[in-house]
Amino acid sequence: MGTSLRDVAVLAGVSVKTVSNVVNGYAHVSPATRAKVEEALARLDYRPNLSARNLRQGRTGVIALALPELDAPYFAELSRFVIDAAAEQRWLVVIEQTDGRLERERQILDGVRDHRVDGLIFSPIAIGADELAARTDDTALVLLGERIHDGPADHVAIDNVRAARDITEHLIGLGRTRIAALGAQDSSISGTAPLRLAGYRQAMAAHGLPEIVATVERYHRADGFAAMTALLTGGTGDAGGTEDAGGIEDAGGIGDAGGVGGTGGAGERPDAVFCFNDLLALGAMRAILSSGLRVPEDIALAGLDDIEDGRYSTPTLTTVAPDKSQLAHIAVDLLKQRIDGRAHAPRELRAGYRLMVRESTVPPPAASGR
Amino acid sequence: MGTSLRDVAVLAGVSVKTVSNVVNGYAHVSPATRAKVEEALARLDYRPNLSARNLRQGRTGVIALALPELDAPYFAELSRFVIDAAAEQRWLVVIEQTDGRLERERQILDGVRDHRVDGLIFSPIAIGADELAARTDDTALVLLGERIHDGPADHVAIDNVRAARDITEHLIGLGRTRIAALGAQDSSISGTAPLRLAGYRQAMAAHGLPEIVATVERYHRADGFAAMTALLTGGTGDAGGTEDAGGIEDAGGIGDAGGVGGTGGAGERPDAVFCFNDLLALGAMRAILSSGLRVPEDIALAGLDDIEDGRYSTPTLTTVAPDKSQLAHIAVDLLKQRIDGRAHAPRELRAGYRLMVRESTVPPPAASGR
DNA sequence: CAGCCCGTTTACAACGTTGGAACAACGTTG
DNA sequence: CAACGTTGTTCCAACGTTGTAAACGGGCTG
Repeated sequence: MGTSLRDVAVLAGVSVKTVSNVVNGYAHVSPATRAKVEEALARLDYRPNLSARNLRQGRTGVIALALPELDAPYFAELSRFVIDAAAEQRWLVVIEQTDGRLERERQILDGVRDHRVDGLIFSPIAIGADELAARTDDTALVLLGERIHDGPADHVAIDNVRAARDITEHLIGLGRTRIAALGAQDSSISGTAPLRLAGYRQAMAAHGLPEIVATVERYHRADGFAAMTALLTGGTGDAGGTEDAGGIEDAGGIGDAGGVGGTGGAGERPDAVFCFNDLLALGAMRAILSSGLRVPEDIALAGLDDIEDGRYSTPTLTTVAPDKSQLAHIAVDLLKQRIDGRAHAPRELRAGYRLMVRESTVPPPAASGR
Repeated sequence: MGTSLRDVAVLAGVSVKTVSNVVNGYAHVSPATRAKVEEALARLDYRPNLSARNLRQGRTGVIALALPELDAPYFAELSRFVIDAAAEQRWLVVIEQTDGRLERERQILDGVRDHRVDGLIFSPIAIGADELAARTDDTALVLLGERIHDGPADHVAIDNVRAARDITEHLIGLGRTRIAALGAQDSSISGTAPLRLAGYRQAMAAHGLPEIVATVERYHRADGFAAMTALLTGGTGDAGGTEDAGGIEDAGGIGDAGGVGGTGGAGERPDAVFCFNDLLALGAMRAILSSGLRVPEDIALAGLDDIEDGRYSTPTLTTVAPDKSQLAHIAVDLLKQRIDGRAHAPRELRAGYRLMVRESTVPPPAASGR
């Protein structure tokens, strides 16, 4: 092992505790001893053993961030902000991926107790509110991006219902009338899907427009591609493709995702689509373009998440941009309060968002050619 | 704190060590005692305190993965594989971001020594081979994705020179003659940029074609957009845009990146571009398309990394697909060997790659309409 | 039945750190 | 100059775990 306080103490000719005091900036150390100790510290290039410190103090300085998958751009971008926000507290972040699987989510929630981490920021998909409530563990927990009503834990998210309503209103404001929602889910218990769907419904109802709802199994490009293809061909067939290996070439023909249900007059092609996230929208965009239709002229397209891809696609993607930095900071702050033992009733906090109108709903003045 | 071995021992009426033996599956424990202890363990829902175990054993079971930025899709995808590969060793992974800044890289390399992690998988950009060699620390280290010749540490990467040559050959094979390389860097010391440039040069030289090289500062979409715009307008102007907030709207007009140098006849528009990564390619694609030109008819475009975005862009992006899973597994294996103290001379290992030909170089049979 | 072996269990120490009590040195006060 | 407070330093214990060595006890051998 490396050099310990003991080694430094021997070299400096003082006690171990005095060295500890110097290291921790304890006030009452005479300048002379401090100098001696500091020289010894430097000479031996001492580094505290954090395992030992943690054992002693019962803290590890590490938090876990559990999310469905790191290679979904939204989560990658969010992780970046969480890591940065945690760094401000001098915390390290370990990342755990659940793939949205219930079993994994249980395991994460449970595994927190091995004392390796001080707290958990958790973006659940499959697990239900009841199960979360039944948690016996008292490790600090903050939920991110989900809304479990009256949940047992702190929670941060944007106002998904309102955001969905806003963007649907935007599409309506363009004069579109056959506006589809793409991204409803049958299975998801605690997902944001129902919230976004609710927002879409509110807007459609307010204007007396018929609902067209396409469901997907997951939130990948492949699912958006499949569901959009189904919308275009008017059937529930030709869907599937949760597998993304190989990309588009593999999509179509397999699987069972992508049901489409219209309230009235299903069969006519939609003239606008609100996708519940940007990945779905990019998959859908590809499906529209490769069917020979134009975006936005034939079909206006909007997403939600504001991932970077959507700022460079052709056309660029209109979307809702959650304030990811704010989300991360709020989550870390809440967690810090829990860890520090400042117990409150579970809180629901909202982060802001902005509507980003881009070419997929409103073409630039000079239609093409920069 | 939670329940400890001690608590369990008291309940089961045995010594602490016996409980420890049961927990660790030590062979010589009588069935009767084992049963008693196991019941007590279950009743108290015991979880080992890993801080203590680590202190005792000098291992933390945590490794660090340091990379430039998590929100670059290539690194996000790679991280996913590293986390999964580490999980097979029952390791957790903390992620550190360097933003490619030298100071951060130094800090990471140095900070490893606080005993919080057993090893480090490091994807450096700025730091030089000399500095790496001068490292006094002996914590396990594996370099990922860089090639520091005769470096002081284990190293995994694909054969960048050959991959770049292959893809350039592919472009040449299409009959293109004015093929640009986009992604050279002035500053990067240890980056892959020089290797990819070398591969490009080998291929061009072999066919007697003139080189056209565009430099960038970083590897983001904005840089690709700016550099491509410069290539199209034939000047070195209108570049910049390392900042990616706000997307394309902000790119152009600011900054100083994007020099273009041709060996002969610069000024004519290239008919193919090999971008040193997919993000650059996607930025470049957007620049080409919004200038009114077509991909691949007017300009064929290829990238490197095989990020998922390129499988759904319009047109889809021809690229080199490194075997990310293999990269991750090799890195983790090498690290494991180091951590286990099996010392070898530093090793250079290669992961495989595949050329993925897509629409951006070869349009599908039925040019449009699925 | 002494001696021995072997399987099982325990006591002890140690990993490196820090909180708290104890203690020493020193200057101040009455 | 005794009592006292302040400042600086040390000693001890403890965090929870596991390696080592030793103790225990039962069955077998000689």
